[in-house]
Amino acid sequence: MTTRTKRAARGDLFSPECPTRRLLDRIGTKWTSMAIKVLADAAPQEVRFAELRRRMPGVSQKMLSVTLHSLVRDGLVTRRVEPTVPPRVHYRLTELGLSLEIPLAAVRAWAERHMAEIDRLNAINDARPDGE
Amino acid sequence: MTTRTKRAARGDLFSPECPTRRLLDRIGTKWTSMAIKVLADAAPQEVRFAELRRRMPGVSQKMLSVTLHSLVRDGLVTRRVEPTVPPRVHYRLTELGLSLEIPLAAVRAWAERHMAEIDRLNAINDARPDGE
DNA sequence: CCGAATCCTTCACGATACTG
DNA sequence: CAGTATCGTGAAGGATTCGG
Repeated sequence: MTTRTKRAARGDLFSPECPTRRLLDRIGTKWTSMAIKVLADAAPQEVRFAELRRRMPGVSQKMLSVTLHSLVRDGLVTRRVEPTVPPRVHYRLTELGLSLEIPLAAVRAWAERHMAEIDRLNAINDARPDGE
Repeated sequence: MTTRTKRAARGDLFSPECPTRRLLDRIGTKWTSMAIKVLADAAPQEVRFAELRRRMPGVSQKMLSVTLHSLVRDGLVTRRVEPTVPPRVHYRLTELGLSLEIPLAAVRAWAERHMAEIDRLNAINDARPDGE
């Protein structure tokens, strides 16, 4: 085990492999947090691919597929295929995925309370580029 | 006001302008959350540019500068210049920035508890590409 | 119905060099 | 010391097409 790996394993925020950075890389991708929210809202029910797509306006078929498979790989989502023709594919959050909903909900709550303020401050700073 | 703006103002997760998405775009950039953590740990003390750089191993001068100015623009960080030669520039979290530390800490805690598990699940899924 | 493959554009980020 | 300017690279993600 390398020094870097040890540091990461200890949860060292300053390692290039720090777990927080790696988590943010995941939930920072465009559709991941929305997919988790939709699946969390439906839980413990499964949701079909097409239904997910309907509940995530703007997502392309490709990106939804990529996003979901990435979540499956991470063990946050399960994927169940009904062997019919055409196939039906069902997705559901795992326990791990559901647990991620909690910090994600905190981030969402902060965003809904404060992003308008950030927009306002941005507008002010744009209008007054330097210290007035 | 457009329909889309109304939806965003209501905190509609499914608007392209949804506040959560926009917040994640910010904290998802590589150095932002680390800068906030370092500043939060130091608060209410100010931290100089060079000191921040020392506490964020791996960050380039350019990216630290870009990151900090972006945070200032958002009103999450204040910037104070001592008019000396050479100049000293001090950064500190605002109240808004400090409030963001709370959900961020929740994300960090989740990451430190669960990312190792995600790595383990990834390894398993890599070894067994399809349903075994 | 679901998803893989390909092409293309955009942008975050790093390296480097330069300035007051 | 702090910041800016420029250039190059890689990766995200959108559009489209094909497949089982």
